[in-house]
Amino acid sequence: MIGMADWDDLRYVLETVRHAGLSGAARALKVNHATVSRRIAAAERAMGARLFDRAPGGYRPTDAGLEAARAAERMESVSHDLSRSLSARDQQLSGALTITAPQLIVERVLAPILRDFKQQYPAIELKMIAANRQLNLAAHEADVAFRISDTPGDTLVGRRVTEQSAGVYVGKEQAARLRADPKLPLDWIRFAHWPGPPEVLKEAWPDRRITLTVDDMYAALAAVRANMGATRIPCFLGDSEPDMERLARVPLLPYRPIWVLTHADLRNTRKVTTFTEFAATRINGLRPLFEGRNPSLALSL
Amino acid sequence: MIGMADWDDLRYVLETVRHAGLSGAARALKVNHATVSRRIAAAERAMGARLFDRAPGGYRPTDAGLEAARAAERMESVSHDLSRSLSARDQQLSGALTITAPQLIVERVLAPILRDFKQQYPAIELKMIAANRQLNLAAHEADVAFRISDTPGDTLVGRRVTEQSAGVYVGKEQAARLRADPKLPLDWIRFAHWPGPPEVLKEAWPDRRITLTVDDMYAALAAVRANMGATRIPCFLGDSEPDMERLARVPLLPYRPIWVLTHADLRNTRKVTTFTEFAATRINGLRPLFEGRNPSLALSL
DNA sequence: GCCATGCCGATCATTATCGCACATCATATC
DNA sequence: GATATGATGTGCGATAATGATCGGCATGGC
Repeated sequence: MIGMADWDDLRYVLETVRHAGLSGAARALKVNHATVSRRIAAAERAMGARLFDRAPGGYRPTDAGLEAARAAERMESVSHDLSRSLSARDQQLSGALTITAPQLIVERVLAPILRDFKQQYPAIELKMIAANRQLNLAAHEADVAFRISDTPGDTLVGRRVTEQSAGVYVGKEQAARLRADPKLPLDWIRFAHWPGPPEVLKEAWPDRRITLTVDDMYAALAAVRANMGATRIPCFLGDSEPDMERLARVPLLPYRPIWVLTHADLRNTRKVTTFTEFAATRINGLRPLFEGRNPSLALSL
Repeated sequence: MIGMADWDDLRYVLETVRHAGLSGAARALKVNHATVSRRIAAAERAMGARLFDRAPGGYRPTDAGLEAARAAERMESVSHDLSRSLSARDQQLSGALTITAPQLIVERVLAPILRDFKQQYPAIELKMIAANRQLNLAAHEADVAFRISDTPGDTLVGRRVTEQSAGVYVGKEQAARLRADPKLPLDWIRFAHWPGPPEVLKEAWPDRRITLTVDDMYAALAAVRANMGATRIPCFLGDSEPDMERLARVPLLPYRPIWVLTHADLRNTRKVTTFTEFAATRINGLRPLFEGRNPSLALSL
């Protein structure tokens, strides 16, 4: 046989191409960079071809390296297919079930739901990945994902578990100051990579100034809580914060709905459907909260 | 990530499925059977599924195991594609070149040709696999194959390097006995899995008896040399044996031609075309020998 | 111009993996 | 029923792979 000795070496080649270097690949593979270097050397020996140009500041793949990486990608996709397919085969209500959701959804909404699910199905080992990064369900990084989105992608299947509304919220103290002196300008907390304040705000609060730019909802919440200003926040969050309230004279704003999604391969597995049904039912019970129609529900969270 | 930790484990699963047991897989992979056992255990742990039923006398794959093996087959095919593709990229007249041919072709025909090729292209590291088994060129077990066949398979490309004829040969001593007493019956050496003596033999030698059945050309040659009888042998072999001669009053018989073949991916690589041209030219010079038209050529081998 | 940062190569101690040898079990054969 | 054969499981020592660390060399910011 002429060729690969160890298929796993191709993973090292692939990650090194993807990260254009040993260090990045090493981090992705959770190994020491020396190991990546050795495995690549082994692959080059086995295939009898240079796969990378050792350039200063990184590895640049040769044509042969790119070809090897393409093959590795195909193998990776086979491996992912297998992984999902084996999961789909497992129709027991036991074993691992990996969920991912945006951090705030986990903290404010999912935590009690997961607790109750675990109580009802103790044999299922829940793993929760709270991340703002969108995990790759095709790569089987998770079985189920919660997403806040209008268009949750065409490769996944799932359903809207609820519509959402947002409001403009402001710290209690700040709200009191604004009530005392309606002439005060409105301090606005801007989201980076986001259009400015909503149009409807201009009518009630024509005079505004930006006090802070944030790129993260946690930072925005903290800033509002610290009375630095007002900003647009989904109702389920704003209404569950005791230190803030809706800004006067501002209507509810539309917000992206919440989806629960899974890969098509897993849509009919018992574990996944059991979980998604359970979570969807519970979240459905909170619809008024998400749609901003019943702030008091927030207390029950 | 849920799934495979080490792609190479899938090779172990695949070979274990193919050989229906640890021992066979271990031989195929050239490792200890304990290693196969451990890698399979690791794969089962990683995938969270039993892949084999440990049955007495072997491993029987579960459904999940079969599915893993199917995935492994796809990965294997990707690996083979890559291997050939990287070889095809190499247009140097150096590095490895693996040839396979039936043992007798190697011994009687190819040996001097390879010697001269090596002398002319010393940078090419020739590897010769003399095997009666037909190696899998798609799996890149070799770059070039010599085959004796009417139909060398549709997936490979190549050319007939020569037609062949066969003769009926008999040991010199036996031949003398037959000449002395034309009434003697003809001892015939039969090939297993092969039709009996050729029809044309009946005219000249109506009285025959089978003395031995063999399944291998080497065994047949030895038997003829030991004067156990006559049999059908390709001319290039029979005419190069000093201890045997063609049986009187028997015409030449048709025989399957010799092909030199390669995988389509490799057909345009310099190393492969250089070699096949070289070998084809040399073998073409021996055409009279292969076609039984000039027995004296055999001496020059 | 200097320092900080990140990347790669090399060396060495540590760890994990593998092969070997032996035990066990099942099957086939006489 | 006894023996031989071939297969899998297990413990231990040798070996090969890995991780940690340091040094050299670039690049980019102050």
